[in-house]
Amino acid sequence: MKRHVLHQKEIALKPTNDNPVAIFKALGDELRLAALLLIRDQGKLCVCELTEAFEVSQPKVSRHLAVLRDLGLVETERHGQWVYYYLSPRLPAWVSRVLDETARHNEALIEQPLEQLQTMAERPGVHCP
Amino acid sequence: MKRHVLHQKEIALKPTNDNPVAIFKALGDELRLAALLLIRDQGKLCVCELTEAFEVSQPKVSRHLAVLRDLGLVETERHGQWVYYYLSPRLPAWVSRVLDETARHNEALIEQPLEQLQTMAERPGVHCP
DNA sequence: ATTACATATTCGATTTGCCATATATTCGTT
DNA sequence: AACGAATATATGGCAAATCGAATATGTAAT
Repeated sequence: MKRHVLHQKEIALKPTNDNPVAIFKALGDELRLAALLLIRDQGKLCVCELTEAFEVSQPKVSRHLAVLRDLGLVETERHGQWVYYYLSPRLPAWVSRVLDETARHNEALIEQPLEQLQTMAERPGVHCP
Repeated sequence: MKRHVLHQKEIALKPTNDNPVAIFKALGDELRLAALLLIRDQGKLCVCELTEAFEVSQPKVSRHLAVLRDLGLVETERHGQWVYYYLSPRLPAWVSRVLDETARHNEALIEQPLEQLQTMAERPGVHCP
């Protein structure tokens, strides 16, 4: 039951993982790659927005985001009841460029989720301090 | 038993696959990624060279190369008894750049296989026409 | 026959999806 | 303030699917 606390600690201690094999493995999943690109495109997104954008179950989104977070590709920020995911500002430069290339030449990957997101009613706003 | 022939046909007909998810999935394996980068570094390598460079079994190399070839990332050329693998000249530009970035910032991946390759006795020469 | 390469098969391990459930935060009520 | 309901997110458990290694066997070239 203290798993969550431990988890946070691991994240805090562990620097961004730039093992290329692990990174490519993470990108080698449709939902993870598209979610990462959508987050990259939108800046910050919470789990419920991603759930609607991709029309998949909430646990599924949560699990896949956890993979990206454990790798250090994204980080999280809680605002009230929402947890926002955003690209890690500590991404190795080569990973950023890989994402740039991938995004630029694969816009189709997030096209439909993007529409879905825009038609989403009641998107929670970010309540920044 | 005509599987091989069929296989060759499929390759010939199928243009380079640039599905990013499939590509990242292929790169998300230590041996496949390192082999691809070593091939990229060396221009052309046959299966037996890769087998020695990575000190793994020949079927293992062959199977993983088949994944890369089915995706259109590498192509093959037979010279006598040897089959040489080389980067597909039809790689989408964004994939080339992803490989460039990955190679430039992950030289460690092929460092040891490269040494192993250089100490390899009797490397078959390419007998080009 | 020998060397080089490809593939089929089998099997154990890892991964994935889904359901139910646990935790965290907010809000409304009292 | 304490309580409970509602919403958002995370995770544990289990069955199904996928993956990977190893061995054996098949094909091609010399």
